[in-house]
Amino acid sequence: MNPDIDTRSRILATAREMFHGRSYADVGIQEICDGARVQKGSFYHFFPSKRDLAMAVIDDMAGDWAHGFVAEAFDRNLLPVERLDYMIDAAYYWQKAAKDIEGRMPGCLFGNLALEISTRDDVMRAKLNAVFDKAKDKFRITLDEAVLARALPAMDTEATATAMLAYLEGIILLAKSRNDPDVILRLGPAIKTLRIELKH
Amino acid sequence: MNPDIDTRSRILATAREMFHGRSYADVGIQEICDGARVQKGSFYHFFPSKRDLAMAVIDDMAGDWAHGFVAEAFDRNLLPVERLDYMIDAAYYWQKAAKDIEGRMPGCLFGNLALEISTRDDVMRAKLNAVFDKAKDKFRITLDEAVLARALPAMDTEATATAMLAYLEGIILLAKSRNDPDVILRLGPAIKTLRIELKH
DNA sequence: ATGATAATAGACCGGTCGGTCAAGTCAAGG
DNA sequence: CCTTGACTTGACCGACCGGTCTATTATCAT
Repeated sequence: MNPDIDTRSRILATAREMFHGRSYADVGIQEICDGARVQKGSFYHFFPSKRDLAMAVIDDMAGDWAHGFVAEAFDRNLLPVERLDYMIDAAYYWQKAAKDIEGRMPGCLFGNLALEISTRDDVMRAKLNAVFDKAKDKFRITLDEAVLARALPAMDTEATATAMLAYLEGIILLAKSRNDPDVILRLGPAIKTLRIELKH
Repeated sequence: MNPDIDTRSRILATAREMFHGRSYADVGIQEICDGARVQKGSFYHFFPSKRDLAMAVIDDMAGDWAHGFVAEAFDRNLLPVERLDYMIDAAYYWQKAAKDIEGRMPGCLFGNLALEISTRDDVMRAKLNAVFDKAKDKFRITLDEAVLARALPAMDTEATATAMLAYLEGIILLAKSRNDPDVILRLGPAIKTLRIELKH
């Protein structure tokens, strides 16, 4: 195993977990180094700054996310409605598992970072927007398909997809605040009731 | 004018603005003191710790909020649907005004703080939950009234009200990430399409 | 006027922050 | 064997963190 990649990915994984469970500002580089069993010098060999590390963490998580349960949820073999249900379920089980282990619901890393730093760092904000955009597109494609198959009436699929993403982030926010993953289960299914009409 | 209250409220107002526009961790006490033209000794005369200040800020904002546009939006003389529209409009204009002045959308202070600290401070988390609960109750009362007047079909008003609050927080989150208040205007009206049926 | 108390001033504390740097280890290529 | 360059080590930096402390000033009831 290449020790370069190993060290780098160890830093990345540790930082990701810590940023997700706490916050960007609350986690120090020394703490990340301790957690990853790495010295400061090695850290700065791989990452020019804490900020660059955070951006790498976003990329890393976005990659895992896109190839993980988002890919599963938006499987084209599933019916559109099933995809939405799958997405909600996946969010629930993920948060539930995290809470069972850590005792706390970490929420959505992207949402957390967006609220913490988007007023101070336009580059990271743009990065997070790209992630949100990708997720929105998954919703939109699903809706387009459903409309085309006459499973749903005509609507503004772009706006409705964005609304669904917002709702998903909103229920995760509220669930995190209550530290109760069940909130996702109870509120989640209503994502299917959201609809924004085409403007005419 | 009583100098006690004046100093205290100056600290409070400065901290509130800074916490809202940036984050809890990113704003230091020295910076707050400078902004409020107060010395550190005075600060610690009025607030035992930064954490206590933050809790006072939450109370302060919650008070202004409840007696301000939330009270206006949920005016019982308005039709239920009008109240929801008013709430969305108010959120939009507030964020728009803030962006026009500061260049950045601060988002919702409660949502921001909830995501930043609810994994680390259960007392503050409870305080934020209380604020969210009050907002949810405003929605629920509105829905109950609408259902009673046969303006809306029977539904789980408690769950739907929570869903509406989540959606509101979600669109503010997304709008903040895009630094674009218009997102609130475009997605907001769909809050009226949310519905969670009574379980039977 | 005096004594008690509230408020202000600002130096100071240990600790931690993100980040730098010189010195060294080590494996691959010539 | 020697050089090169990626990687690691850990001491070190100034700045700033939240918070403490002593001294001083302003306010007020007696």
